[in-house]
Amino acid sequence: MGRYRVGLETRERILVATRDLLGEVGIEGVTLKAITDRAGVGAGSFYNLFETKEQAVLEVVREAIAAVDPDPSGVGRESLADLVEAFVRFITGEASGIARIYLQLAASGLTDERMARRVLRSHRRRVERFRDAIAREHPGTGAEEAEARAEAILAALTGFAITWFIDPRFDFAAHAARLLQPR
Amino acid sequence: MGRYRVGLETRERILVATRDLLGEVGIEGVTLKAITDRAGVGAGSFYNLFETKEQAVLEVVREAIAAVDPDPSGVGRESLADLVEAFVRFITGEASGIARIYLQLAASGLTDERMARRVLRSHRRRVERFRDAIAREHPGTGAEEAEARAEAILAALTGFAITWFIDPRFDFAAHAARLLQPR
DNA sequence: TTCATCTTGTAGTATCCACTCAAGGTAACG
DNA sequence: CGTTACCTTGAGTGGATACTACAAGATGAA
Repeated sequence: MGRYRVGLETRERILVATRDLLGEVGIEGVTLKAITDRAGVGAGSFYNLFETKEQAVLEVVREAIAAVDPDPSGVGRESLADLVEAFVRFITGEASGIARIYLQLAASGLTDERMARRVLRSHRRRVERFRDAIAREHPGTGAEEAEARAEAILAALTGFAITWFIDPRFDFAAHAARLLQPR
Repeated sequence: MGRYRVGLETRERILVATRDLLGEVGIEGVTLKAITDRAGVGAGSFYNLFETKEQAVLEVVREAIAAVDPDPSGVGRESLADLVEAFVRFITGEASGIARIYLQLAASGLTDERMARRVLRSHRRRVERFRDAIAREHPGTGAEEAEARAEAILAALTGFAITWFIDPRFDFAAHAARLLQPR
């Protein structure tokens, strides 16, 4: 089915509206009316461009999962501190709406098998990057030990992120920085 | 409002039905009709005994958490290991279906103000218990230091729980145990 | 300009949901 | 037994939801 230019533009507006709403009201809270109101289109337009509401939501969610991966340009050289800092920036920076979507999904949304696999894959990739950074900085560390530390740091960062979203007074950066110091 | 014995029995049947359903179909699948059908009561009975559906769900979750509490009476002798173990039991034990619901509810605090306040309050209480246990075991630790460690351990446990739900092969108990050892 | 094709808004439809209400039934107690 | 409270039923209410039908308008290739 060929698309006119106006159609593709409308599609983009709908996706932007969906992304914003997902961050604000959560996956459960997103209704068709909310999307179409915010995008400034009628329901007919929406269904001309998407099969179902779920299709639009999944398209945004896929983006969110991909966005969690830190900038790939540093692979192989980045330090653990770089990775932690990138995570903090991702959560507290401009993309925090996307981050919120990802956390919701990871913590609760995974009834969908394919999405669960996608999230797991991205988690694995992240653990590997953290693990490699640890191994580079502490060459004596065993591979298993490095991976376990990577899992622990990522888990703590995830937990901190949730706390920060729920309690804006929580000093996310400071707690994250502590993860880098020995006890 | 006094309750008759039959009323309290019906209340118990409703809670059992709710607990089973939460484990089987998740929070989305739990409808009032599903609960009342399974409990074998009419909607009117339900609302004679509970204010809202949410109340019944929250009561089930609260019960599940209380069931693993290492120090239900609040004596204050629980160790950090006890607390960590209780968390692990809650997540991986029989009530793991309910634990999933608990995580979902916590995640809904990311977008729902009312739920955020609720989650924050219980988070605070838990941090205090972890902090006090740490302070008892390491009397030299400063209050701030102990609280920061408590936050970190809880955040890591939460993160591990999420990982475990996404990846059943993840060894939650082993990773949790590592949190108790110095690096 | 023509016209097939796409786009748009609106006014639905069907379905589901939490929750209410009123009236009759039952428990507790003196 | 009589009285007061609580319990139970289930049809019904109001509101929200995703999605559709359709007529009218816009687009763009020839």
